Amino acid sequence: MADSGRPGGESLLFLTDEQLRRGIEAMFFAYQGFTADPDRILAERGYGRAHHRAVHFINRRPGTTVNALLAILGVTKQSLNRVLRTLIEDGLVEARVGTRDKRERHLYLTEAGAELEAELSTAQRDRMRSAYRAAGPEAVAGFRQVLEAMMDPEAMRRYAALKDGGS
Amino acid sequence: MADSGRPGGESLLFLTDEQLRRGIEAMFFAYQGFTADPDRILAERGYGRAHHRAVHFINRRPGTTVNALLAILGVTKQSLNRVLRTLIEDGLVEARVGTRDKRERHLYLTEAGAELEAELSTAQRDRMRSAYRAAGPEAVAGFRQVLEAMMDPEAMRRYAALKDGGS
DNA sequence: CTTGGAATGTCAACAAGGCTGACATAAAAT
DNA sequence: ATTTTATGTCAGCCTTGTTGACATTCCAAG
Repeated sequence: MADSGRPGGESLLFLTDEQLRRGIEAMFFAYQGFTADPDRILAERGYGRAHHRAVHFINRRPGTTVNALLAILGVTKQSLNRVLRTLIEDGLVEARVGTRDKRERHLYLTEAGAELEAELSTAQRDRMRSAYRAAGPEAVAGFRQVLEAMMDPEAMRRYAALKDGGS
Repeated sequence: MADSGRPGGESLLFLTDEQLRRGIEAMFFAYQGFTADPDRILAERGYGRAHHRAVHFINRRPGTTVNALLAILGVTKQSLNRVLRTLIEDGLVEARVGTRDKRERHLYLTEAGAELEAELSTAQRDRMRSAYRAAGPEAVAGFRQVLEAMMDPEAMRRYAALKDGGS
């Protein structure tokens, strides 16, 4: 409505509502695909996406505390705690009481936890890899640029911190 | 591990596990941003993402049947029905008995429903638009290509059907 | 040293929204 | 007349989000 019939207007992009809507729907359906393989693996073991996220980020930053994990995931500590409890009970995650600060719990994957992580990670990377290969290298760069521009500023910060292992 | 130190190997892309992992994490954080604005609007009214999806696709294909909506959303009828019931009770959606086939319920947004849809849609398009503008036209093309390659074949079909208004 | 607050994490209870299974009804198809 | 299809409903389960209450630990101010 606002952009009707303006070939070279104020911006370089000709963004109709229809185009934007397609982008929105593509995001919706792609995310379904993105989570489909892990969801299957998790369901076999009686886990859900929350377990996946916890295992993923513990693998990414071994020894991280519950609080740090909360900040990354953006959920309440109570919600995360439930997931962590089952993972610890099932022997996939180990929580070590902090030496300097005994209030903190430092989280590590056990061997079994690392196995699950690898299984999930491999499945998801395989799909990401074929999508990348199908789309080509330039598309990959664009993909990442748009995703980063779509993040909330705080999420962007968390994402960047993971990139360069910043503590 | 498998791709180590191979500048121009079998494929055009140099895809390290690390690069793929960043793509995975970008997808995760971007999806949080993607749903953040609608989630806020919905929460004010006591709705959730399920209501958003229903309203979105009813708006997209007015007169669609319950069954068709189920196929698009990929949920069970019980789950969708709960959401539809509240939307109908609240006067956002109207379900008309089919004329040709009286078993079918054709779904339409009421004026109030269209208002909510517009509010959600505008918020989400605004974010998509700024992401597109920030990333540039070539990035947008790549973004869409990768997303489409990431979909499940069935999701891809549903997406394509929405694109070209195929009945 | 004691006391009070802040930080960290746990337990309990509730709600949303997925799921399955069973069943009812109306209408279409055979 | 019988079967299949489309839809709705009830009951119950699970995951995963929420808030509230509470325990533990640390630290700093008195």
